[in-house]
Amino acid sequence: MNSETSEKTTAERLPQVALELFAARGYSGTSLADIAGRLGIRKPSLYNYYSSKDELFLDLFEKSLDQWREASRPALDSDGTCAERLRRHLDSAVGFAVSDPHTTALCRAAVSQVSGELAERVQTLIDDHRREYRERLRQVFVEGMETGEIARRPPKILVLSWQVLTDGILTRQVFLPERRSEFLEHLDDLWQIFWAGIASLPPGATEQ
Amino acid sequence: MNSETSEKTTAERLPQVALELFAARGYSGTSLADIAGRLGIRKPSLYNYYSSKDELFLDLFEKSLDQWREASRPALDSDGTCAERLRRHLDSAVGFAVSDPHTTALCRAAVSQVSGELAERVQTLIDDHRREYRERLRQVFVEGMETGEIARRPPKILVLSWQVLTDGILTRQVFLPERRSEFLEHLDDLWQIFWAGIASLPPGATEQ
DNA sequence: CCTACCGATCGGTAGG
DNA sequence: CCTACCGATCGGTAGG
Repeated sequence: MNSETSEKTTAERLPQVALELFAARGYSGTSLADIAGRLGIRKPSLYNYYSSKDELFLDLFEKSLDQWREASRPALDSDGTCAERLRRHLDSAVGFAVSDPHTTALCRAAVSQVSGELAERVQTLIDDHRREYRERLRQVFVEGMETGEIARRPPKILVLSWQVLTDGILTRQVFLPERRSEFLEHLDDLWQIFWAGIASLPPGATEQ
Repeated sequence: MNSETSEKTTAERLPQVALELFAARGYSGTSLADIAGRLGIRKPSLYNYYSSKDELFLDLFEKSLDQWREASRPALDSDGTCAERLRRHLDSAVGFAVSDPHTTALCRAAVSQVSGELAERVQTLIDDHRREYRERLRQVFVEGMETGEIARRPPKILVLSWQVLTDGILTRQVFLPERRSEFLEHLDDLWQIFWAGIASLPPGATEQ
């Protein structure tokens, strides 16, 4: 047992190294030789850990979705008002994207850069993930409307607007990583604008 | 002269075909043989039109940025209130992304999938484009604050919130093209929420 | 616009 | 975890 040493095994480094490369250069832009090179081993040795490039990528993507869920979901299930829960959820989502940019970038690569059978398997994972997330969001908004915290609107609209907000923030995180501090600094302003829009009555509605 | 026939020349079809492939499969995911195959010619014949894969991609990207600018910019320069101009701008931006999804997707691929010298040249084009766009947006918001149409806030925040809104919408357009109708249908709802948030007073401000 | 071809690299296998 | 190797494909060139 050499668990008392601080050195990581190749098995531990492989997913981390591969994640970084896929995130930075995309699926086709990353070769198995690149990955092996960074690990200090030869390409064929990778097949002791994964049976193909596709399996490696898919495993990383699956883990990425799980990490995303674990990082951002608890805030939605927490106690407090609808606003408090959504605000915490936004914090954890952006915090995760900032602290783990490779994982976020890999998810982007997965939905836009793969094709063939791999694309179908990726799509299945995404569809499940999105369905679950959309449903949970919907519940939170419905609760907010029932307690009178936010104006009554079709839940679909509220969910859509939330997804636009977070997609917009995370997209800029991925594409403009050098502006990371800008977001942490101005996240509360963005939230205030969004929440004021959400809480306000839609044009056709009548005040109670 | 055969301009009376409806058949397009290879020179005309090449950029269109290459754009579609780069948009769908990404930079590394698209080979010159793929492009030539779709055109019904052999790979080396492409070099009669472009000197390299990078030049082809960069030319398409430059054209895409120009088209984007031409499609969305006039609304910002048009007459009317700040709200009217921004609303028209949103319409033209989303309209362009819907009618020309390949162009939008190519811009995404350009910022996330290329490396080396090509990446530097892409970055220069993007930086110029963004600087110009950000400055124009800022002007529009400042005008809106001066006429009292929107609450006073640092212009930086307003520009950022706008970019988050449009990035969020366009990202979903690119990644979920099958939901295109959802956006055209609910665009006005998203606008109403955003505008209510923008027009409302920030928490610390005092009513005049 | 073509054929013929280049060296380099791709994902992956055989066999140890 | 390695060497040696596979057929296929990559971007690109020579020469017409």
